[in-house]
Amino acid sequence: MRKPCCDKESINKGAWSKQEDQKLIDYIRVHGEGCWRSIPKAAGLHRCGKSCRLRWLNYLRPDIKRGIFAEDEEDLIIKLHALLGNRWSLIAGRLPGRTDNEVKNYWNSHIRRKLIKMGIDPNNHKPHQSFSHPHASVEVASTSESMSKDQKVPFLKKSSGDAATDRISFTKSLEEETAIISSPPLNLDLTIALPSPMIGAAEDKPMQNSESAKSWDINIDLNC
DNA sequence: AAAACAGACAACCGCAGCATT
DNA sequence: GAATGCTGCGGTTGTCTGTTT
Repeated sequence: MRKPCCDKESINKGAWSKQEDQKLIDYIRVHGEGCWRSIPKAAGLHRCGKSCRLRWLNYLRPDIKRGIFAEDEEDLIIKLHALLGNRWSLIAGRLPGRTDNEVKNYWNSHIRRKLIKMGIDPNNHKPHQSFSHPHASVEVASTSESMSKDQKVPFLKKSSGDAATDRISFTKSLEEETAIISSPPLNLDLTIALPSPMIGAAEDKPMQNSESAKSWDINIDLNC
């Protein structure tokens, strides 16, 4: 049996106090991120390492952008969701200063509702059967509900090792395969490619960890 | 003014994937 | 190759706040 990630008896739960926040900020300023399991003890916090990580990533990080989402950010979330499904971390990665939790919450509380009101099923970005939206007539090929985790974005998983083939342009296929999901219809150009340092290293070394594998360049041109 | 309700957001939980032993 | 440990992700829940009745 695996040990629990922390001693549940002696850890705090719930909202973070100002003092706890400050302790965590001070510690990470000096020692940097990483080794979350040891951070609570080292920083003098009675918190689970996971909780520290979440608090830092979603709230305390200095580069976090807070406040309401701009219209173009919302558009981008909708388009990326149509393409990637509920891959919040990937989506958030394309929105500077936004966290996956924030994007997920915004989706669930705002965008979902909005799409439903427009007569669009937020799960598959298709028009509801009972309601046909004039601009939501194209089907999305790869969305979350109908596919397994691996099937959702197969092009993100596989690397041929060839930089030229790994930089895939979806410009044409996107027009064919993905939905035009908002009104008025948008022309969406999207490119997904290995991040530049990976291209050179791809032939020699496998990826070091799952996160590096997820750090793909996704370039999107929105021609509205 | 108070209760009920809805929306927004922070935080927790369980699981999966990868690395290490 | 199996067992274990750590990290990150996505789903879900809890709580706070604002609005309506």
